[in-house]
Amino acid sequence: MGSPSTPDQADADPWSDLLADNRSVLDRTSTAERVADALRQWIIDGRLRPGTRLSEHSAGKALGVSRNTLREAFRLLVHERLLVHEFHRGVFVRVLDADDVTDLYRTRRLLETGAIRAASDIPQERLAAITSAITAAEEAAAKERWLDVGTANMRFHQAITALAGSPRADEIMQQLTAELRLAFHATSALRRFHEPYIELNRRIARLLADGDLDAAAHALDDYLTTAQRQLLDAFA
Amino acid sequence: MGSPSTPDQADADPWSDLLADNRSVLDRTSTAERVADALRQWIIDGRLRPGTRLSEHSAGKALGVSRNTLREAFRLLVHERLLVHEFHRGVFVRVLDADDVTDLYRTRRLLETGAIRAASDIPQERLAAITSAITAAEEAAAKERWLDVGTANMRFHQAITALAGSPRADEIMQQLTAELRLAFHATSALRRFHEPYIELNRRIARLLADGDLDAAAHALDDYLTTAQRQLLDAFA
DNA sequence: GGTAGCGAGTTGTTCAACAATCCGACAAGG
DNA sequence: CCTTGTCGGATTGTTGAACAACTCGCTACC
Repeated sequence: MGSPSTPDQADADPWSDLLADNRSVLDRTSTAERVADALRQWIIDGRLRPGTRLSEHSAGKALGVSRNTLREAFRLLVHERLLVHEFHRGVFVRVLDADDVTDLYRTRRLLETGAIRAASDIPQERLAAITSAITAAEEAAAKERWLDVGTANMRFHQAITALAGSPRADEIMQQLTAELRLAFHATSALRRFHEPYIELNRRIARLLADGDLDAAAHALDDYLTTAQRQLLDAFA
Repeated sequence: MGSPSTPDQADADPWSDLLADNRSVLDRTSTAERVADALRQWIIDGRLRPGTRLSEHSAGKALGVSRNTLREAFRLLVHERLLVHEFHRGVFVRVLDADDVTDLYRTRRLLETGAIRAASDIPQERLAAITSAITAAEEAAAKERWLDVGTANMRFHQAITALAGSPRADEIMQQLTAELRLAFHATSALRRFHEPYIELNRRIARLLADGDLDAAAHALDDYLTTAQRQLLDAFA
């Protein structure tokens, strides 16, 4: 049980790694989870607009699952704040208000700048993940695919958060970015919302590569402040 | 829609406050949520030990709810990481390992020290919430009620997090503390685990009251480091 | 004009059934 | 003795139907 030192078998079994990989394949997700995945994707893609009501009957028929299973999926997304559930009235795609946007940026600032400050030395791979997200954003911008620019931009911020090396922080950040998508769709008019930030991201990455964490944290803080203001302006 | 200035009605309606209170009573929560609340309480109380299997049939019979409703409650708690769900095998009370404890403290450090640094000026009420938690811990310690000391200690850290003024950060912190309870129960032997920290909390509160945020953040950081190490030692 | 009540439609919850899967037991074979 | 194949009971996954509880728009009435 303690240290894995069985006598006749080498410690580094070649197939014990396979086991870990196959587990994710074998571990079939439940129907409710797959339904939740589909709905989540539709929401962050903007196919399901904020405020849309999801009736159990029609949604269940459309997805080919029973009401009970669908309700389980709804619960998951309500917990992620992508749907709101009003008792005896149904579930709706969440509509963010100004307070929500403010709080989302507040929490992001906490996580992202904290992650930068907590990263004493930055491994090469994590820096690579950051710059990779930036170049993806640049390429998408060159093709004027603004939705993809937004996606790449999110990936940049998730890579920043990953500097903390915390699975829980990563998951929290993932939920926050999903929630933010709701706000982006609310301000559908400005497709070029993300563009000006690519250069700022590049600069932050350079500061990180130079090891100037404090400057990077400050730059990110400024970034978030202006982005928040811009998003709030679009709400009025 | 904008500012609430309806002409013929005074802004501060006396019954508008009643509305907010009654809402929590009228807005009956769903059965699944109440079941989840009960299970959550049992878990953080330690009545349901980590590793315990919760069979749908017996648990449903014990709580007097149907299997479907119970499954909805399970989903919620799985999402909160208090239960783990293994496909076709059932749900179990989560068993934390050393990595989990490390990550929990990492995330807490991010949130709590970040909240302190983000708090430019501390409102009186928030400082009061912090000191109130400390005195509660002291009183519980005087009565040697160590479980209550732990609860009050959690409330102290939640009050620290509340300095950020972010509902989302508060909710995240609440989940993290609930998850940490699982670790405390794993180290059931040391009931006096919480006691030495009361004085440290008091010192942090003093630093906050003096407005020395940086020193408070550093003290809290040290606190978390030693607490983490002590908990990890108890795991071996 | 306001209001009380009706009724259709939706959600909340339970129940029963069946398919898919896990787990322990037991037997056969090396 | 250990491994492997097989079987059957028990549990979970998912569905569909049923009924209670509730919301909301409509209508009739004062």
